Amino acid sequence: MKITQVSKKYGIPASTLRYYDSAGFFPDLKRDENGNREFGPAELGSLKVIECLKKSGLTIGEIGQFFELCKNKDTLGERYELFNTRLKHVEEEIEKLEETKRILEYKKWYYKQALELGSEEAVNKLTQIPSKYAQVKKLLGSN
Amino acid sequence: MKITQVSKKYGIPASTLRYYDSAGFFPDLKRDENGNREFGPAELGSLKVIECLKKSGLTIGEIGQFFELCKNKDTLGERYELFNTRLKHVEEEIEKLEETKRILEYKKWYYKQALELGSEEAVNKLTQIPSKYAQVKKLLGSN
DNA sequence: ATAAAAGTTAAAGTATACTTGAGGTCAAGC
DNA sequence: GCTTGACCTCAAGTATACTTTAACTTTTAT
Repeated sequence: MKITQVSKKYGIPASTLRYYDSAGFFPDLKRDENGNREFGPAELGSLKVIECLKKSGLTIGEIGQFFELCKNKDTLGERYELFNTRLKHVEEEIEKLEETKRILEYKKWYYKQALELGSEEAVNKLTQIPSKYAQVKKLLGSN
Repeated sequence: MKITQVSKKYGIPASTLRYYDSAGFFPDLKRDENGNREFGPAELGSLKVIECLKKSGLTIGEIGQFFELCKNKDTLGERYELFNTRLKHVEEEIEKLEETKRILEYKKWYYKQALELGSEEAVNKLTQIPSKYAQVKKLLGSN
């Protein structure tokens, strides 16, 4: 596959694919007779790993280091540790996003009430509020 | 509370708090007789909202716009829509992170096997792989 | 033959979110 | 009286991840 095809299929700008290549993300990428990049299954699979590692909180430089590790057969332990650390990080991120979600749900409820009752003041005066939201309300104080 | 206390209590650099102030995140922030910022309950609550909106994918500029909206009593509907949109966004983000997590779990398992079996080749030759990982393996191809 | 389409490199530019630095004010302690 | 510490402003600097630009080659269509 040529760079434009990959770009279209994965929704990644060609300039970004070149940038990733320059960062060492495609160690085995081949070129055709004109020097044009030829993306094979290995590179397409790498795109998934790259996306995964980015989402897991690694910088471009750190992802490059991972692909460096992959060149060396006796780094299996380091690579295991890397993914284990990333996994823990992502689990924490998910928990933080769940908390963010609870706050957003509270705010959504809050403004829905404000619209129905006519003002924020009216919502703030409510004595009975769904237990689901009570904790969040406390956290935010006057907000 | 003075800026340094807030900084210590919330682990946010004083420079960042000033930057947030300059972005309009504390519309009602008071100053003492020397012109020093005095953070009250409203501002401390705002910090939670700011963190929430940042996590939900808004830029600093967009969070500033939200605080602008809050100055106007007839923007309750817009604010409701904002939080509703952010909620949907965060739900999608959580789903993406769950997928990221599944890939990381596969990679962790893969390298654990490689360590136990002595090489990546040995793992790639396995015919029986836990069903949990089969889908991910397919997705990644040769990676 | 010539121009458009698709690829290349290297270097400079951009956007976001801070962070740092210079230069200054003010209250408290020695 | 003078230094220290905590605050201030404003402008410039930094880091990350791209993106854009310029200058060039090659293949394909008119």
